[in-house]
Amino acid sequence: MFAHVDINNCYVSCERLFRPELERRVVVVLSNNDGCVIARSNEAKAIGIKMADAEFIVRERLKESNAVIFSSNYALYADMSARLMNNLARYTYTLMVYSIDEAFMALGNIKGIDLSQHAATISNNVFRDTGLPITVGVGPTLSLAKLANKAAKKQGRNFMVLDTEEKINAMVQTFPIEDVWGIGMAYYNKLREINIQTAHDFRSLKADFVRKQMTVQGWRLHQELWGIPCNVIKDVAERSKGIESSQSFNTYQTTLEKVEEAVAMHAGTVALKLRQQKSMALNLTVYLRTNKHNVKHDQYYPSLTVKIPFAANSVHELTQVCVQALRAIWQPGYNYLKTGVRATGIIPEGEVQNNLFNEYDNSRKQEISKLLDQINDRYGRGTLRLGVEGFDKTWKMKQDYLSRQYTTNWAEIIVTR
DNA sequence: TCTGGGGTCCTAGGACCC
DNA sequence: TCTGGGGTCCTAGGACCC
Repeated sequence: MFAHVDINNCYVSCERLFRPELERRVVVVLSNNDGCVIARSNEAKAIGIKMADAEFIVRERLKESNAVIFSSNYALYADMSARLMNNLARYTYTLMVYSIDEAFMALGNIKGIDLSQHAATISNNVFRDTGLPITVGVGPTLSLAKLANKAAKKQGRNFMVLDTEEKINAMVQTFPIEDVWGIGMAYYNKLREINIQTAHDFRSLKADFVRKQMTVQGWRLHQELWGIPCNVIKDVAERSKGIESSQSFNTYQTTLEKVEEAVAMHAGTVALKLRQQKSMALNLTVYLRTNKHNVKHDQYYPSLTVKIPFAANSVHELTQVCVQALRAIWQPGYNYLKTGVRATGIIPEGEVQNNLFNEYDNSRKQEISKLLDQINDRYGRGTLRLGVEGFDKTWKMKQDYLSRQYTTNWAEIIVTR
């Protein structure tokens, strides 16, 4: 059996923990750039605020409800997430961290254990020890554990156990297909056409029909809903396969110079992440985007992937390659909204292959990067950086409602206490 | 006027190999 | 009338997740 655990209204709960007077009020957290709503208190859900609603569309309604609005504060959420995961690790031998606010836990095959009591204990203890409200769903596959979690929330409970065929059968009967893990808009529309409305309807489809229509992933989901495990629970996070840094501009950009600054910053961020996880990259992709929502603008979505001859993770190398790639795809005359840098072909630092004809020596760049990291660790991100990143950063994102860094910044911690 | 920023996995099809 | 049959690797794009 497996448990799926997540934090209820995660980002809102993190903010409320340090502002307890916000209980029972409409609270929302906005995405980067304060663009759209990505977390809602139950009160916000009750007045009809939807996930990913654009801020400017719900602005009036939020105002009328005397809502409290926050910009995303990832330093705070990441720290609270670490506290949750440390706590959960006490209750399992295998903890799979699935996202910032979710984890799967192996519960084993122990006869006689009262799963309901166990789930309730986890939920209550985590709340007592971290202040975070969580929900626990238990089932024989990861998909059913996830489904149990969602079902618990719908019933206003903090845990649910689906440990018998009868309970599973009863639950899938009414469970909406669009709420099933792995069913997004495209599959939902497809399934609706053939009148599939519940998880039970989907289960009743023939397995090879599902395989044909929804690839092997749909087939695995189908199996899991019948209680046959296809997803494996894994302990340690594997090395990521891609590392990306990207961001929308706060206003349209039309000059190469400004976009170069942004690309250089993203290249620096990706290089830092690579070094932090002791990896190097062989491929770098730079892309540009215009605003797809603006039908009056000409659209342009170029991207270029560059294979570099030797794996790299220094800010110099990445920035140089990425800025060159940007110049190659740059076309004047468009209103650019977003740019990003992605590294793929990621290999461990220690396993970098030397080319037979390799006269290339990057030891100096490595030393410079190390020094850069040390200085920035001590004096703060961006204290030392390449000049090409620019100084005024006029394209930087909007964060009008940012809360304090209660748990990660010493000055704030003292104020909070 | 204003609509996020990360990730994952899978498939089809092209390029290339012998 | 005839036009091979395997492979591998890579990439773009689509689908999904939070």
